Amino acid sequence: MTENLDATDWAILAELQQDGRLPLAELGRRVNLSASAATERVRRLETSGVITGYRAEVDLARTGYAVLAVVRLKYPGSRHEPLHRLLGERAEILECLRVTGEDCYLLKVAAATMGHLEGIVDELAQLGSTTTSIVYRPTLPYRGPRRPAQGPA
Amino acid sequence: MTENLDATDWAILAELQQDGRLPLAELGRRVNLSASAATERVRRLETSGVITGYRAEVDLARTGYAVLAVVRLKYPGSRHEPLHRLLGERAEILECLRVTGEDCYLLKVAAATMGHLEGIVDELAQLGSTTTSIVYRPTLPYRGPRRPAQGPA
DNA sequence: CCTGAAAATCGCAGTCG
DNA sequence: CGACTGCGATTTTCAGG
Repeated sequence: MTENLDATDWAILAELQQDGRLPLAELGRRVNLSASAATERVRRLETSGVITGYRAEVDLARTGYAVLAVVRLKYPGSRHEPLHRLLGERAEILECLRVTGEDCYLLKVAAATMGHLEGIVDELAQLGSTTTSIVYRPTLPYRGPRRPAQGPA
Repeated sequence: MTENLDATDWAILAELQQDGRLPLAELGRRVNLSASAATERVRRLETSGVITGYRAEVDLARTGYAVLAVVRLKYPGSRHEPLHRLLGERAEILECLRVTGEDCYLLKVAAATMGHLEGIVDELAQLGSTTTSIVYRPTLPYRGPRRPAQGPA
């Protein structure tokens, strides 16, 4: 499950996490590789599943989603099926993590207004008990995994 | 703060969120625009702050981070400064949301092992009381904002 | 927003260490 | 086996309509 990544692989991951559209030739320059070698490396990272895709990052507020909330969902027994149905229907649910502990799921929800959020939380509340927190702001810009200090050379 | 996005803009955002490396010429084909018009649209979305960047998505497990956890942090008064210091030092903290409610912050933490996670939680516990949940798995693949049903034509 | 050109890049050969 | 070179196709970019 865990690939062996050398320092160059980590450098490539760092560059592509910072700018996913970086041309492969420029990427090669930055990590001291020829364009074809860089291409080969990137392709290996993609096919081995280390890089799972490339995404444009979109500002929620500027696209009309002024409210971001975290909803914790707890319910007895297994109401998984109706939850999955909701995930398919409500595009406002951006993230859904199944977690250990008192709660079953942790959801990240984007809404246009507080009223909009209220409607979504109402739907979730039909499945179990919810605890909703509004996000003031994301404190960190963005971060993916980086090379561990004790990693291989 | 909120930009006016038409159907074409939303189509572009959908494509680029699904594949951030999509060539602009191909993007134009998919949304029925010439390459130059598509480029112009994308550039407008970038400069207006709707698109904040492009990121390669990296698989945590395959890069040696087998454990993903959510840590809720609560503390009295304002211990913001030491937390920000920790955010700068510990790259394992991938996300940090300041939220309303009983907890102050919600953190997403990636660790190599349970022991590794324990060390990070210990550091966080010096700031206040923590509640840690291990993530079984992300239930949703990925999602960014999409065009609302009641959006403009 | 489209057309059409030059410049850069991408992708795939074949080749070397 | 991993990395470098060369060539054709595609893309990018910028002019003008």
